[in-house]
Parts: sequence; structure tokens; C-alpha cells
Amino acid sequence: MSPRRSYDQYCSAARALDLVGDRWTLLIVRELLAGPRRYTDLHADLPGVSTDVLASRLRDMERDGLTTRRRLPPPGAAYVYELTAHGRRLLPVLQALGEWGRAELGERRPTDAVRAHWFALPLLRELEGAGLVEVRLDEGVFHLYIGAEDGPVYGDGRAPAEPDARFVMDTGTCTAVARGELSVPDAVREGRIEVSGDGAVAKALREA
Amino acid sequence: MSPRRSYDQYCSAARALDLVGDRWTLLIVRELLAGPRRYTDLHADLPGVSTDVLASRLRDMERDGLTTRRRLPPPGAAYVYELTAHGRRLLPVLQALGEWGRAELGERRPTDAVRAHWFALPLLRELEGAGLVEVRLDEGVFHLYIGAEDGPVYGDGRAPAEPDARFVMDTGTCTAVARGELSVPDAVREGRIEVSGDGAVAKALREA
DNA sequence: CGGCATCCGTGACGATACTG
DNA sequence: CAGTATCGTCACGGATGCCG
Repeated sequence: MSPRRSYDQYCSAARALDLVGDRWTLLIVRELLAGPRRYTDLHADLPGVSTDVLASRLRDMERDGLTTRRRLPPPGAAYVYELTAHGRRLLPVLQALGEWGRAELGERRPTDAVRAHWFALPLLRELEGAGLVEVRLDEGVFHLYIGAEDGPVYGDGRAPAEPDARFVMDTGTCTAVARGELSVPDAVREGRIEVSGDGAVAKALREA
Repeated sequence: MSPRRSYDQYCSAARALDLVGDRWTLLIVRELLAGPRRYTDLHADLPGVSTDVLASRLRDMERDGLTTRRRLPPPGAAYVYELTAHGRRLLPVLQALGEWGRAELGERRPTDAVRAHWFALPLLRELEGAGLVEVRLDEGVFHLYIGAEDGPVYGDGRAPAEPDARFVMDTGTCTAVARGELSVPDAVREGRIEVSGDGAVAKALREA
């Protein structure tokens, strides 16, 4: 029970930082935008966070209405953490941060961790209204729910249904897109993204 | 000289948080969006920040290219801190945080500090392309440079030139607008904002 | 007086070990 | 698997002092 350390300022940005300004909190939100995750999954995809800090953040976030904790039905009964609708509305904050941070991204440092679904945020911006998209990278597979009103914004692994488009690209292409140096249509034109699928976006991208 | 504590993740949002995720940093940016400020002014408008933390953040921000330090010409020679163009590009981050934080703003608590120019952020969103606007509240006067390509985004005190519009409103009206419960045109219609000035926006708002 | 640097007490953080 | 317990370290907040 952390007696929250507030900025005590009557300013909505300061209030937001009272809730999500602590170290790791926004990165936990980024992870949970991929849908329900177990404690161990979160811990694995947030290298460097200590177990007690992760547990403490998840408690604070639940208390503040950002997340809920739910027990999965057996078999494999376990707790999963999930964003509430209010927590999901932090997506624009992460997008704004991500867009600003593109300038700092640079080359991958030897100490940098990478997860495939971290590339979901920069791709979301580029694919308005594309529906369900599956993306295959060297690092792994993830999928995007673009234009979804509620539920997860993206997810790890294969798409849970037939996607409107499938992308295959290599790491270099994906980082160029993430850094804003290359647009998705340009990458397709240059043959650096292989597009398949029957959705409108897949067809439009192949024709361009 | 703080050897930065990085998340070490190849993700642009995490990189952004490496630079602006420390406590107080984004609130210092919010202050500097009002233009060049002296150390003492910053300390006065950020109640609760300790002197060494403020000095340390300003050093880090200068090292990271967010701010520059400049000596004012005499008389009154003093150092002022100022955002670089890169630092000013954090405005969308603060706007996204502010929009999300509206839900948490609620009533003003007795412990909450208030500054007039903290209301600039929510107003910016509502007044696209309005030019130079002066706003008079019970708490003080500030002005907005809406649509400006560079330089400060808002400022304390009177507008430095003849503004395109002048607003006068009371605290209740301004908090209602800040919380998103009342739009500026509606507030004008209800007589809760007194609009003067010769700019296009001033005329449009008076006629509506 | 503005712009810090220093010192100190408290709390947050990170790593590891341990438990139901 | 999902945390709790423990501990050393560092960051933070408050006060005070120094120096141009």
C-alpha cells in the first residue's frame, strides 16, 4: 500500500503523472495493450524490473482502475492482468511518446532487449482502419487489431482468426519503419514487406 | 552527472522514457513551454521540487538536447532555461497526458497548487489556428501562441503584442473547460467567457 | 538575491533468496 | 507459477550554507 506521492498540482497532466509517472508503469501498460498477460510473462518481457516493483505497480494500477486481475479457468488456472477501458485509453500517450522517441532510437545497442510486439506501436499509426493484421518478423510474430473499439490493441503470436493482411519483413525493414525513415507503402513498393491476405488494405498495398 | 538509468529496450517509447521519464522532467517541460524561465521562477512554479533535483534535471535536460541555458543581457543578467526545438516537440506528449488526466482532475483539493498558465494546455486543443490569444483568469493572465511554428507555445502575463482575441472567464468556467465538460464555443454562448479582439476567431466566437 | 552545492533522513529501486 | 522477504544502494525532499 503505497501512500501515493502526488505532485499536488491542479493540472490534468500532473494528475496523469500521479498515476502513470512512476518508473515502469507506462511500460507495463505497453505490455498489457497486447491483451491479458500473466505475471511471469510481464516479468519476462520487462527485463530489469524487480519482482517486488512489478507486484507493487500491478497493485497500484489495479487500485487506480487501470487494470483488473482475473483468474483463468482451469486447466492452466492462473491470474492474468488486463487493462480496463480507462487503461487502454493510455494508447495515445504511448503513441506520442513513441513518436517523439523515434529520434532517440538510433541503432540497437548490445544491451538493448527486443520483443516483436514492441514494433506494434509504430505500425499502428501507419495502418489506419486496416482491421486484423498479422506481422512476422525475425524476432517473432504478433498481430494488430486496428480500429478496434475495445479489447486488446495488439497481441503476441499468430492472429486469432483469419487476418485481413499478413506482413513478412526483416529486422532492418521493421526498424526503418519504427524510426520513421520508411513508410509501409514505400517498403511494400521496394519489396521489403511481403504482403498477403484478402483484406482491403492488403489489396491496396499490393496494387500501389 | 547522473549516469542515466536506461530501460535498455529497443523501443522508441522506452527510449523516450529514458529521457523524460524521471520525476519532474515532464513538468519542467510544461513550464518551459511557456518560454524562457529563470531557475527561481521554475522553482516557484513547481512546488515540492527540491533545489538539487531541479538543478540536476536541468543539467540532464541540457545534456540531452532538450533545453539550452542562456545568459540574459544586463540589466537583470541571469541565466534562463529554454526548450530546444526538440524539447518543444514534447507538446503532444503533454497534451495526450493532459487529455487522459482530465478524468482524474476532479475538484481542486486543498493541497493543490494552481498556476494560471497550467490552463493553457487544455485550451490549446480547443482553439486551432486562433493566433495570439490573451486569457485573463482569477488566478492571473497568460497568453497562447496557437499555430506558432517555433518559439514558446504559451506564456505568462499579458500578450507581448495586440492579441487576436482576449478571453476573460472565472475559475469555474476555466476548470469546466479544462475538464472537458464545457467547450469554448458553448462557454461563449452561455456568456461565461467574455470575448474581445479583432481576430477571426474572436469574431467567429462572438457571432456563434 | 538568484543559483546552486552539501548534508541528512526517508523512501523507492534492483538483485537475490525464499515460500505457498 | 506468483509472488513475499530481505537488504544494499540510490533517488528524492527538506533544510541550510555558500558565493557571485
